[in-house]
Amino acid sequence: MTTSCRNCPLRRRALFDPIESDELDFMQRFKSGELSVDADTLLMMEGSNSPQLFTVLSGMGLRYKTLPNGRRQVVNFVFPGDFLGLQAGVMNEMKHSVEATTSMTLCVFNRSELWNLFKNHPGRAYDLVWLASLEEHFLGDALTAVGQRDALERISWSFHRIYIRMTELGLVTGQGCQLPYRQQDLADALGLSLVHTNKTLKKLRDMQVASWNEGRLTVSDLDRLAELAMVDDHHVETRPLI
Amino acid sequence: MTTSCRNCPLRRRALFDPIESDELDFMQRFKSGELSVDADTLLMMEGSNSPQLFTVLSGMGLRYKTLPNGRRQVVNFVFPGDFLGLQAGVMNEMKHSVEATTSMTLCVFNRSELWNLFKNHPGRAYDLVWLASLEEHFLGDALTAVGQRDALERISWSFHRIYIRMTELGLVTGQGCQLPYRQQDLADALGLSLVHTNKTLKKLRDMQVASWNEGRLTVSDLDRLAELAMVDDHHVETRPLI
DNA sequence: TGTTGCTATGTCATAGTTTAATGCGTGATT
DNA sequence: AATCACGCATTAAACTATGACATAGCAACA
Repeated sequence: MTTSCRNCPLRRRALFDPIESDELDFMQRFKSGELSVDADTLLMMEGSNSPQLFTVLSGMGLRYKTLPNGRRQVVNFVFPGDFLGLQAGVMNEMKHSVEATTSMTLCVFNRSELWNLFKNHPGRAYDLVWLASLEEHFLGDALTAVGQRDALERISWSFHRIYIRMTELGLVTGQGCQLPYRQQDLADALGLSLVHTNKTLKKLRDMQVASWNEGRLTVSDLDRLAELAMVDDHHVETRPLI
Repeated sequence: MTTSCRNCPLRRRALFDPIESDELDFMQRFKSGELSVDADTLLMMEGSNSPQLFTVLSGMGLRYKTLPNGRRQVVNFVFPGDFLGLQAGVMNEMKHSVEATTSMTLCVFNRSELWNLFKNHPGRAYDLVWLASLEEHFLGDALTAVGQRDALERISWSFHRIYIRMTELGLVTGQGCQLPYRQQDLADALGLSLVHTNKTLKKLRDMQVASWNEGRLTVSDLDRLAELAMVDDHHVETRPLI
């Protein structure tokens, strides 16, 4: 039994822009089904095409690139509301892989319907550009983090970013949220070694700012975390949900 | 006297996708003028809005972000054919600054016309998503370079990337091309210190692979450069020109 | 009870940073 | 035309944040 777009639990969140009723009907027709996958499933592979586009309904994942020498760059963590496969949608080739970290449920759209979207639903096309721009913005920030911040700042930055996003999704309970990744994933996202990531996490824990144990991130001092992360822009922006 | 879209010197390059005649007419109407700026002009500022969108006709520039502590991340080098201001176009705010490094000429489009583009020219809207995806792809690659490669590999990667792009633009003469940036710009792009960038450039020069002097990049061994950069994908992709 | 995957921690090595000093060309000032 | 100031490239030396290697603990699982 699939979720109808009209009752989409994500869309209730203030994080996502409201949408007009007739557009919602279109989204419903655009949606070709729902997919549930187990943890560790490879959803899309770098270099290959993808006949489908997804919106994440629940669960978490990873986007990453692999280098010829075997090193891996985690490009992004994937959360509910994220749209997957746009690159393949327009360029016919994924430039990174996407993997499920937990079990996930995904809204499935047919790539062949994409042109119809552009032709008859300019508002949705606009939203796609918006989403792509958001991604561009995020990657610019990530590049800045890896290029200009030291280890403690980088980890603080990523925790802050994740915590804010999880808050917007209503997934924060108490002072924390689930964060089901391995330390190696975070290390690969931030361009740090596993060992140094571990040591820096300990430092952050000892400083009583944030701790990450058994798949749960706990933030005890958000202001201090933001300060360490050198983020001053706490501005929450809404985003489209496709 | 402005260049007409029909005679656009860029569009002749095989790098850019061909476009249909009536769409070209629309582009001509969409274009509100042409702008020439001196070197070191700030074109867009991080955090502010921009009423205009640009396509670079000639000249080179930089996109960058600044951190509260004063450090700077160069997010991208700007070359002819690049489209500027899409972020502000959809999100009402630039997330990075754009600066002219040399004098530049720019095609100017009116942001207020953007909605018309989406509504009546789905092909152009599709191109915008394409361009945004290209940018996302580039930033993912850059993140991978900064996160996973050492100094020599990073510089090789950036030189390779630049050299290929300049080749596609027809701006390579002999074995080299103009590259009018400072070492500090490259350092800020790659997350390296100026001093180490300088030392690594010397190394690359001593290895007889590539040298960068007086604003000119010379590549004497492209294969070796690609090898050092760990790029195997020499595949040249065409892109839309807006 | 061994194996596997992940976290944790100590020690040592090193790639890269910081600071500082030098030189060189260019444009401004007298 | 001489001098100065400034921006940029270059190089050397001292320092340090981070990486590499090694080892151990612990939980899940066959």
